[in-house]
Amino acid sequence: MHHGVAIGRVSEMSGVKVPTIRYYEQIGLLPPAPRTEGGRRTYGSGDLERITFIRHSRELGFEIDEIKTLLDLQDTPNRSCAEADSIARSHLAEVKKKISSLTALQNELERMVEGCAHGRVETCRVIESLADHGQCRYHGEL
Amino acid sequence: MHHGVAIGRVSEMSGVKVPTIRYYEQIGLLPPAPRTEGGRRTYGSGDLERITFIRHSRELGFEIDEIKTLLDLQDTPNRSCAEADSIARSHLAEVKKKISSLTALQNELERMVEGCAHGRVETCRVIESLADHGQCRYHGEL
DNA sequence: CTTGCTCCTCTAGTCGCTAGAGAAAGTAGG
DNA sequence: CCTACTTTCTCTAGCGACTAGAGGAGCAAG
Repeated sequence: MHHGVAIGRVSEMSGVKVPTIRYYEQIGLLPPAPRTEGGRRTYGSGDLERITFIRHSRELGFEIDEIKTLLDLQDTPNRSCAEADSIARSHLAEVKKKISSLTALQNELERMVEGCAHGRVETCRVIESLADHGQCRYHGEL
Repeated sequence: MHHGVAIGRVSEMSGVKVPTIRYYEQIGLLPPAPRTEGGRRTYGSGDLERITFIRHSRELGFEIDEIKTLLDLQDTPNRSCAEADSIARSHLAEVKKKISSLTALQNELERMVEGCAHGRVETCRVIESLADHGQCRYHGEL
């Protein structure tokens, strides 16, 4: 009978690297995979789904702890999804903050490189901007 | 005579925490500060400028290695600022990429929370979106 | 049977700090 | 001068989310 696929195959299919999958198992994000006689991990389609879920969540910038909660929710579907909603919402708020912060940063950097006359460092706008916080329009975080 | 101010004072003035300043010295981003008889670090106005430069650069998202290069440039002003310009430019490119990636992410998250009917997890749009990468419009990195 | 690939465990390193322990130095008040 | 308090010192270890490497074993094809 065929029990499942090897870790390398799951890695290919999910796009998550082999050591990362093992790491996820180690920190309890994945259940311990059943092993072959020789001691190798085997995975089924449920595992692939779970790993894909994790990957997608990571790509979207969720932290491991948040993903743990999300996975717990997924495992017990007969519950209100208010928690998942609130996690996503607060994450969205963070993303919005990050975007506005980065946009301000972008403007500042553009000002810097536009002002550079490509001469000596002495008169370089880039260096100057970095040295003098006062003239900077960017005062965000991140 | 007065040699300079203490680390706590510099920390206040620069907005960089005390252990972080010591850390910067440790990794060679700051020169070893001269010490008092009792062995405490003392700083002058040049140091304050340098630390402020570092802080500003970090706020703008430059990495320590980039800041090292930038500081080296600043120390030898009689040189072309092409390098500083190129660092800033490539950093700007990264920031732009990040912004567009995060904007796509924002849209995806908005789709997720808007679709949530606040019912059971079974039918939760948020969980569903995360489980199924196929229906996701977001395929960026970060 | 041998070659070459995948897989195993384990430890240590990455980045940019941050936290804590325990001791010594400096400062203000009595 | 003594005490109490604050600041600073060094040192080690921890964070998150991996990544890299050593050294060894399993396994499939020729």
